[in-house]
Amino acid sequence: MPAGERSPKQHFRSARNAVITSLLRSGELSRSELSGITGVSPAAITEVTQSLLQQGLLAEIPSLSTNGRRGRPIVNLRLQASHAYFVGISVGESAMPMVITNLCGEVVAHHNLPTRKSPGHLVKTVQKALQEILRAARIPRSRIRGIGITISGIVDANEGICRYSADLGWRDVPAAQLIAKALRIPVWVDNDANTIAVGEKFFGKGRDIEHFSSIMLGRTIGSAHYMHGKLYRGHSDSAGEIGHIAVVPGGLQCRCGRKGCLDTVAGGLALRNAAKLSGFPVRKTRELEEVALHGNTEATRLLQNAGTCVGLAVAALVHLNNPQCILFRDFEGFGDGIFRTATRQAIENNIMSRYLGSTQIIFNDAERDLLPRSAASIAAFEYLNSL
Amino acid sequence: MPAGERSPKQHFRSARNAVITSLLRSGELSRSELSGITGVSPAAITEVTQSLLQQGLLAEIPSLSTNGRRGRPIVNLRLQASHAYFVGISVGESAMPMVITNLCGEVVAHHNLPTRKSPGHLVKTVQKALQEILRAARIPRSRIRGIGITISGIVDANEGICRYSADLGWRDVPAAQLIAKALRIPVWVDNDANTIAVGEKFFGKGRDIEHFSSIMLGRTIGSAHYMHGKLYRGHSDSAGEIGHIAVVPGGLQCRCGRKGCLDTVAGGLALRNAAKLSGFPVRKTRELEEVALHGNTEATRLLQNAGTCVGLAVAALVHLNNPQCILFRDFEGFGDGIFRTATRQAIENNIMSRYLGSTQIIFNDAERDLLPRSAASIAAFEYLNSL
DNA sequence: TTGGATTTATTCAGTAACCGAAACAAATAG
DNA sequence: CTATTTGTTTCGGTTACTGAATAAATCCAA
Repeated sequence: MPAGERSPKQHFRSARNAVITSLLRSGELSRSELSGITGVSPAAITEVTQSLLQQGLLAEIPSLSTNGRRGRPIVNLRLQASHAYFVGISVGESAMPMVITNLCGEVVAHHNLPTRKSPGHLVKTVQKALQEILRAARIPRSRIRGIGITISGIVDANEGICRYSADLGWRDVPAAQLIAKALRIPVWVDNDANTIAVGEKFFGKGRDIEHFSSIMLGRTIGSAHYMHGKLYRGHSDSAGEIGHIAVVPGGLQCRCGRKGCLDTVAGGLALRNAAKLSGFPVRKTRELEEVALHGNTEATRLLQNAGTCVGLAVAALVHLNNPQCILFRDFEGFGDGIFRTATRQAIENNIMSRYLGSTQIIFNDAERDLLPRSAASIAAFEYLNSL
Repeated sequence: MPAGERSPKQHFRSARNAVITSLLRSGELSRSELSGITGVSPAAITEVTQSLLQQGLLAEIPSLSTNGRRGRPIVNLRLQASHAYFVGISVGESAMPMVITNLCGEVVAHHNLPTRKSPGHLVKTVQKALQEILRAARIPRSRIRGIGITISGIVDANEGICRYSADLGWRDVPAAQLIAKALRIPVWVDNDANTIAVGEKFFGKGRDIEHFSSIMLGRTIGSAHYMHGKLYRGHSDSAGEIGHIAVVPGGLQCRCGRKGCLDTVAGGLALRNAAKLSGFPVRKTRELEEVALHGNTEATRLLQNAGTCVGLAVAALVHLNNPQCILFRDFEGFGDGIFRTATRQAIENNIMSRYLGSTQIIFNDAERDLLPRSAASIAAFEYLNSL
């Protein structure tokens, strides 16, 4: 900032967009509140909201009680949830959940796709399932404005191609195109870590935060960054690979070809493997926490080591990117246990004191439909951005 | 990207800005070339360039030779270097270099300020030096459009305040305001790592790169990130603190209060300290490379260890942020020696193979006026952005 | 009960910053 | 000298705003 100069008029890239994001954040707002929040002139707000009302994207809520306030009564506005619906699908897990969400990101229908893994099968099963769901939920097909798909693996989101997925055995599958052609609905594809981050931005804790990193604790560990309010993908769409930061010199072999990656000590898959090798096989990582709690010192050690390594990597992330917030999503059921405590401690012990007050660390369990719901929110964002 | 949809028309935030940045990059361009590069219509290019010509910011260069091409001859445009000048000052080193640059970022005058460290003295010496330089270089004072100051320490660039500088003994010094008030010229202040990055963007290797990280190898180690073409400062202005990533568990005490930070094994200050403790004191880090080259194994070990640690930290940075390019600036005179080799090797050994082809690692020595020149470019950017 | 006072929303005229199409300009090849 | 080629400008129209005046709907106080 120059010392002694007028603040340049903040110019939103579009008043329309500002209105929509504000309503998404706050739920209900009057026109004058919108003007205040966005900095857009009342005149423009009137114009924009009128057009959105006509399109059926907004609804007016006349305030019933005047609440003893004087002046012209407020007319609140909100997004018309039923104006648009989105499909979200998560492929690549053992299950293949699919949901329909409304414009506000609420799940209105849930379905489990049969787990046939060929792209051709996927197209057909999605097509069939969608028809059934729409009939059951009485949603007109024309209201489906987009489909979001999340794939665990390497995804070229720009081209809509799954470059490689170990889980699915896919290589260079143009998933978006395949499904878009079959269903004649716009399709977006992204990897799981980015998808989760988009979900945090749309309906999660990231809604009001400009700079945050989202970290997915699953079979492997992934992350994604929101910076300046938008998802940062990196130069070649490969940002956020926190799971492959080297944390143990000469450690275990990783699927990526190198050794000692964070994934090899803190990924759910690796933890269960280690438990098996130590003689107490577990089916879910949650059981590992339970075993540790019952006095198994090796289990405790594994979890502490995992948490410490995650904490170290996150501490590096904090130093490099100084996010306002780290949003963990626990897909493994660690719960509020040894792992989480070790992680939190390792972060706090390894960041400079001046970050301590300004960096929120938030752990959240991944509720059942989080992945497909987040996938749907990719489509929702794109729809809203396209007018 | 949706599968099957029109690509939305790329909209530069301002044609004026697009023209300026294109000319900054390419030096000389015709109007039609500008239209092609920026995607702005010829009509708009005419209007914008006309207004810039009138303001004296641009100059026309009629092509002397027609080069046998048919058609109307090209009239090239370039920035009028003498239209605007900027002051750049680096405070906090042992020396306090100050330069004047023109609009194109070329240094037109150099001066060494006396190293009195109180803010009050700084203001007075800058004032005096500026007067002399302007007279000597015959630059009218009105052409000085801004002053950029780089301070090694913690800087609140937004408020123009130096929060803390160990070198200077400053705490909460409103440097920008002090100087702006005294000289009546807009002043910007930033820390050294950010300043270097801005310089890379203005006149260095970062000109054409959307996402890059700049790493300063000096008495300590700092970094800064350009993302989406703009400097990313983080939530609380503290991004880029790569020097304080923990790399040696339970390592040496760092000035930041914790132990084993990258700075403690790879910062120039730490390296010279370690050399002294090992019984071969050196005055410059360059000598350490020389000593190592002459067979001192301890020196070799120190440098290799330092390089490896830097490489590890940078590898983490690559995984997290996937920049197109890492731009090292060597202020310590390592040169193309053991340190650099170890760094490069550690990076290559610790990033996933898919980054290898898409991540450029570039080492550059820091030429004499790099810091003040970069500081001036902060002011230049701000001036150009303000129209 | 009637005329402010007050607050919210709309209308209207005006402007900056573009774009597309067409016109215009200046050179050269033939 | 004319057609061709390429670069630049002009012109009319659009979009997305802003500021100021105005309308609308309520409360309050004389």
